[in-house]
Amino acid sequence: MAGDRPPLDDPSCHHAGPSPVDEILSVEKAQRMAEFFGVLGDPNRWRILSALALSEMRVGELAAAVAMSESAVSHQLRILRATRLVSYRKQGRNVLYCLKDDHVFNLYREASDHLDEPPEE
Amino acid sequence: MAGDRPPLDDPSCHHAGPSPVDEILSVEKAQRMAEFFGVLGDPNRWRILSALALSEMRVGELAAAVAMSESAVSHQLRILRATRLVSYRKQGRNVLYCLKDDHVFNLYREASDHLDEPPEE
DNA sequence: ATAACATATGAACAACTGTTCATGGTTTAA
DNA sequence: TTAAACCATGAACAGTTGTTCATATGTTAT
Repeated sequence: MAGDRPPLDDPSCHHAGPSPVDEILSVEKAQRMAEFFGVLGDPNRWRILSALALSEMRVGELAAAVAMSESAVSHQLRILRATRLVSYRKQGRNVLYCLKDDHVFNLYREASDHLDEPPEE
Repeated sequence: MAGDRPPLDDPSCHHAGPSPVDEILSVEKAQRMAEFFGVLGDPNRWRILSALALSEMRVGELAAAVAMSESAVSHQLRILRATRLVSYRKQGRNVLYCLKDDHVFNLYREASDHLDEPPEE
């Protein structure tokens, strides 16, 4: 595709480690990726996730912690459950939510690193 | 917040490594996170990124590779540039795009791992 | 200069997303 | 058994997003 181009030791074109991608993503795979990252594309969901990173919480506590209506929080939790980003357990009439695993931590760190990088030009 | 709860050695509630978050994300920080991940929340942008993971490409080549109009690709590249996910260099009337760094690789791997995990229940 | 090529951009419209509001289902307490 | 507390869900509406279409800018070739 681009094998017949003038020799380029382009400093802005990083190709350090081996790419995990060996061909263009299929539309299906791209769709799944997009759906997952789209869930992380909402500020209130990040606030909810960060609250759960501190401790498990009931829906009402969460709503108070992030200053949202309980309904709105519940709707978002439904999405976070479907994406398996949070886990929950029922205790009587309460439902305790918590983070499912630490994938979200790694994603947070990676994004933070990227955002903290200098504009460079 | 949740310190006075029955002893819970909840297996579904992971708290392995230290959390990178020590308080609920501010709305500003949450907003920046969401904007970044929102960019990764589109399937066509993932196809473009995966194409650029293979080799640097001109806009026209990209458009052909991912089967989109050149205009649509250009619009998306604008967003990917603003997010510093891609880099570019002009060569005459052509513009060669490539991935800026390998943060996107790590994010891809992390997401893939998460998506490949068993439903668990 | 003129034409053809390569890419970028603005406006507009359809599709999607997240909230609010109203309601329903469970569980505890009186 | 009522009533209250806690949470979930459906509909609807506003705001956002991504594409297409038309047009503009800049570059190479004739």
